[in-house]
Amino acid sequence: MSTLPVPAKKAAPLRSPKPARVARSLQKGQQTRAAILEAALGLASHMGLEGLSIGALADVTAMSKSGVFAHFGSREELQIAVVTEYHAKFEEEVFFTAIREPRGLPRLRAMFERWVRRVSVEVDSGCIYISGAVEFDDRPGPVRDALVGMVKAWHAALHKAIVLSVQEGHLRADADVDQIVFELHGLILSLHHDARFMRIPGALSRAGNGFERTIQFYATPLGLEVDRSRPASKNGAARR
Amino acid sequence: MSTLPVPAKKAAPLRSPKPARVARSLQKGQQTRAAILEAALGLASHMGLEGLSIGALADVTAMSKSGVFAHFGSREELQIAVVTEYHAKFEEEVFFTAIREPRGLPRLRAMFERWVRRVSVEVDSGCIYISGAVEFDDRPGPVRDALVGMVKAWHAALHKAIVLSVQEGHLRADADVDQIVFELHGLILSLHHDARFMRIPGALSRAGNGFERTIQFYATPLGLEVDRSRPASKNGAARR
DNA sequence: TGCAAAATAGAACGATCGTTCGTTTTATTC
DNA sequence: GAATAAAACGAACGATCGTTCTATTTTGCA
Repeated sequence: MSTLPVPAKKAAPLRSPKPARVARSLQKGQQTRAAILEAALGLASHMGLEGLSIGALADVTAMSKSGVFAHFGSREELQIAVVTEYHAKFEEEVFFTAIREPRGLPRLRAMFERWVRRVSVEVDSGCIYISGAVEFDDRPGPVRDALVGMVKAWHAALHKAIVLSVQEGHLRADADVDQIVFELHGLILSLHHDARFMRIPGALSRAGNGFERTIQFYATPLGLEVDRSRPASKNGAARR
Repeated sequence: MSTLPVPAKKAAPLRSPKPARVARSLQKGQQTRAAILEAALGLASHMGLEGLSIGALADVTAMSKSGVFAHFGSREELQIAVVTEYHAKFEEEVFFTAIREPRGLPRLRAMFERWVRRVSVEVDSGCIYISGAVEFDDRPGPVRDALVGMVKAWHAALHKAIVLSVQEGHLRADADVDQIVFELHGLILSLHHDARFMRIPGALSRAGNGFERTIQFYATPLGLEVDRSRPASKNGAARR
């Protein structure tokens, strides 16, 4: 519960098939492996998981191709490692900091805001969840499975936060939870599309506006209408 | 006005640089070119514009690589031809049929519904706009320019339909038009993501629900609240 | 300090990619 | 049907890809 219940493929998949002696301190190897992984994460953010090549990775890390290769055993396992690493960073930056907020709407809002921030930290650093979803939507295999599992885990976390918001009385009792997840994810996807592909400057505040408007809709108690006389652009206007 | 004002790169870019004699009837060449293009469209829907290879295209069309190649001059021009062809089909299936509906909300709703249908006609046929946006969001060049131009054209068409809805009194006078475009596009992107990548069955009705809810919000006259006591899932009820 | 194991380098492989070139087949026109 | 242009082929090129293999360097431990 404290961590997203991803299908959990051993956070650190040791490469050696038969460790004759139990390697205890494992220093240099895992150290450069981590450095390679970080470089791979940066490369994959730019060129996608499919655009990530071992040769380019060797250039960036000033190593030989075979040196890089040996740390992962195959390109596919490298891609899985990148996805797993991205998930860990996402968990850390978005989930673990938002979970500290009080349950209900504050926590949900924190999750969305940090999600937005994560998707658009740098103009030129794409979201691997999103690019991976497009690259692997028609390509079965372990990489796709890993991606789906992680997105499902994040969806489940959102689902839970919304349910708690209902229980706290911040959202309507009959609110369609999965529908809200669907719409919030759509706002993020639209943000990613407009900001990164279309280079539209106002996309960031659009996502915030959309969130507030959606919440406002589902927050209204049955038969009791809230004042919506202000234009929707008002409340989220000041942001950037 | 009758057609989406895309940057318009001559619908049929004749390959020959200097046609000594004006080829009048041009039969066989353009015919097989069209056949190749259709096959390329199908391939690109599955594997993306970057996954589209001339070798695979030659296999599908039972031609030689060089035979296929000669019709386009370069891979990049082939990609542009595919994007242009996709745009023409999109225009035909979505825009031209929806524009016949009466201006205002009926037309906007028709545009969205046909958009949804287009994105999820076949389970295994992705949208080239969406996959292209991810593949080329960090890769400048004529292919990216073509994609951006076409999406902009579609956004402009949506913008206009929404403005007309405001003028017809179907939407609030102070509705943020670009915000609505942003949110509707988000619903489509979420649909594509959930249906094609996550394989979630209920995604199609989710998009419809989201549209009705969004319209309902922006349709409300200032200070005059509509009855929202029914759950939002009512109108698109036949989910699944 | 010496030795075994881990880590890295380097070269080469087969495959595939887009592209070029010269030839041959097919289509069009007189 | 012959002349001419368009279309398609087939082979090859250079580049890059992931991967394998062996040799060399570096590291960790007794």
